[in-house]
Amino acid sequence: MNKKQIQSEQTRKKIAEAARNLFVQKGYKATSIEEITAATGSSKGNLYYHFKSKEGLFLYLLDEWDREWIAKWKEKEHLYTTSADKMYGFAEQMVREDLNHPLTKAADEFFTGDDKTCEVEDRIAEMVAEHLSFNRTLIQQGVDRGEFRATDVQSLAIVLEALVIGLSKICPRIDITQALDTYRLAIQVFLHGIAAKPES
Amino acid sequence: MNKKQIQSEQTRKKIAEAARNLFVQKGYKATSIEEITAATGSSKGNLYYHFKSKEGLFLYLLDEWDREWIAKWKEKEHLYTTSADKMYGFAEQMVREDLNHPLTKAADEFFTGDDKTCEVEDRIAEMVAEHLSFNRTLIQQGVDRGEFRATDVQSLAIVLEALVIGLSKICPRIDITQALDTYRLAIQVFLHGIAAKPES
DNA sequence: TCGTATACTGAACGTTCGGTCAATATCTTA
DNA sequence: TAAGATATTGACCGAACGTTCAGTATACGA
Repeated sequence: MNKKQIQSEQTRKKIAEAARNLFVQKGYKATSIEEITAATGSSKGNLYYHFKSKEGLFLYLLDEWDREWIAKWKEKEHLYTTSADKMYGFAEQMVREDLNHPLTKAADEFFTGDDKTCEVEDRIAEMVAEHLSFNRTLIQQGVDRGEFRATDVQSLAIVLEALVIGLSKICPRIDITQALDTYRLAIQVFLHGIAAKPES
Repeated sequence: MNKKQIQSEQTRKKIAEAARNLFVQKGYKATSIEEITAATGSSKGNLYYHFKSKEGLFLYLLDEWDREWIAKWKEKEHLYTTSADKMYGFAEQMVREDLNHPLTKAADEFFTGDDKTCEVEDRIAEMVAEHLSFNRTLIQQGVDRGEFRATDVQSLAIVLEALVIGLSKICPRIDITQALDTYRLAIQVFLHGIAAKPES
């Protein structure tokens, strides 16, 4: 690789990192291109040389994020024996990686934003589908192992996703140890419910 | 009341209603003051005569919304005998009143928006607190009746809130009957869990 | 060494939008 | 009916923001 190409790659990363930090702190809309360039030291035009648009930049970060998340999960997944353990592990990674993760807040804001390109809509749909698929696998494994009873794994995957999304929206207000507790409790409820007697 | 005061009241309502419709359709940010005034037939300045700001207008609508919701709940609450029934009823009202409710999307966007006044922050905190209090009561009743087992009602209230928030974020993509099913399933899971064996 | 592709600059643009204000109309009250 | 309170108008302001582009610098290949 050229000296020039390396340099270029570095600026690209630098921009991405600065953008990531700002999106984390301030959200998507509140972060202006100007601020990002100010944080990198490079110029507006340069950002647009490396990234198609603000949306494109954000989408790039989302991809990066997803890849890292999956990689981290793959690392840990085999450590858990039971499916229930896996669930708690899943919750823990959610808290540790996502709750403080740069992009959670921004992503959420981005998703609910008004001005979405078709490309973005598609990408979002894709990400949701991936999540559901992940959850489905998680639950299905438990069912196969005889740990969980479930007639409709797909619907349960949706419920789990809802739970996780909701938690991520509520928990930023509290500190991490409380968040961990809340997530654990949520998974516990998901597994055992709160009814005094087992279902008839 | 004066003829003038009545007229004034009417314009106020008219503006509120137009704003509500637009916020529903387009979300908070995407709805401009100009559009609202165009929909009412009155002027920009007049809107600012009746409402302090766009935020203020939206806050007013939120209040209205909450009041209506509570009123509707009070109407139905006594129809349910067991606490479990109440839970399902709660879920049903959520779907019927909020899922398609004008302001759900806008409110969500508004909450995650960047430019919040202190006043708004406070109002949001207040609303969250109210919701949690509502949930707490719901769960506590079940505990008192011996239907639910719970050591930490407050935390469970948070988990329930998370579930509801998450569901409301996922379900708009699907039609109402499916949404009802999903909500019911979620409550069922909340009550009974998915583990094969009862908790040790 | 020179031409060229690549990397980078930053001023300027166009647009959007919330909010203001001086002027005006309308109604109330004394 | 005159004075004053109340309601309404809409042109205008200023700031923010994403994006563009004509131009400059730098490193590479020949």
